[in-house]
Amino acid sequence: MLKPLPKARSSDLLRARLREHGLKLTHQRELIAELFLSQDHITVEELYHEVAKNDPSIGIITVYRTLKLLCQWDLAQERHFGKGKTIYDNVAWKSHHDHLICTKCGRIIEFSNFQIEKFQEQVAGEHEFRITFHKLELYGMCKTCDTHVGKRPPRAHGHTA
Amino acid sequence: MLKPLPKARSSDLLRARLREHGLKLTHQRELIAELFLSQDHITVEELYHEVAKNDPSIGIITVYRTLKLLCQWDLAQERHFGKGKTIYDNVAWKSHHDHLICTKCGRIIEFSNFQIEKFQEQVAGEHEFRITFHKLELYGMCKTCDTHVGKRPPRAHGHTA
DNA sequence: TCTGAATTGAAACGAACTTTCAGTATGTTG
DNA sequence: CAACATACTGAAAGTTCGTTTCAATTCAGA
Repeated sequence: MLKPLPKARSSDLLRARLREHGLKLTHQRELIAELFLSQDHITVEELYHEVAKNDPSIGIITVYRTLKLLCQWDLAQERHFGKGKTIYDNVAWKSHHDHLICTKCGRIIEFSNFQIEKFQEQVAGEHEFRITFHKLELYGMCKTCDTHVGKRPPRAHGHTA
Repeated sequence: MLKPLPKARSSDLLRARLREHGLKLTHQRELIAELFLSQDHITVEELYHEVAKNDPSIGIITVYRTLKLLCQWDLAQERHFGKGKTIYDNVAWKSHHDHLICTKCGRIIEFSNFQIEKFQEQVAGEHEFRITFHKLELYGMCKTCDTHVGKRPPRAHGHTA
């Protein structure tokens, strides 16, 4: 489920940030951060379950707190699709991007488009507004779900990846 | 605070929808809908306070329920800017639009831009995705707040209007 | 006016966090 | 390496925003 991505580097990143802020490196933080930084996006609940596989003694409270720290350091970003749970985006090695969200299977595709951002700036200019960040979410159906409409629902295909 | 907009028409709209669905016209629904339909966007809390000015006996629960009905009938739309309270958009006489949100004073400006929507379709096509709806939110500072950065904060200027 | 179904308000409930607090782990200093 | 000041942790209680339950009330058609 979780990709074996930059392992050494993710713990380096964590250590560096902790040191910068005079915070302590605990094994809880180490585990939570490593698991978080080796995937794309995840909810607190999901991450908590992953963490529990390795160390069931860690509470979900600590997962909340650690994710909040990662957000402060721009290693994570909160997302609120619809009104449900918060999704935390791993942005440690990624630049800004927007999302396509399949309303049927929950699949999330990341993209970025220069033209769109250009016109956003234009709109902002027309309203004498200075943009600091933006969110663009395109909801609809991915190809797999779309071709299965009315038929038997497709088998799960990458809900979280 | 609340604009004296289409009054007769808003109650007609309500009556029509209630009748269509075999629901009853209560004075609570009438008041809540009229107040809601005479402004642009509002939170449950705010609308509840407006309602209370006219009839303090109406509970916030009924405001929740009535807004939910209006949403079902496409007279209102839920918005979730950031993680805070839900904002209900009056869309009774409006077509789709997106938002500029001032992170300082909370002011919300509506806009729509054909070019952006065109490129959204292009992106979707590239990912074999069929868009059913989208959300675009541009966060930043409105002119008033921007020119007051570092100085005394500006007086309130249209937070909700 | 009668009557049954829809509606209402209060209160309990629920989900998703957040805060509080006493015990514990960490890293630094000597 | 031991001591110590602090940061950190988990559990439980508390918030916030919203939903469900339920007895009492209101509405609208006959």
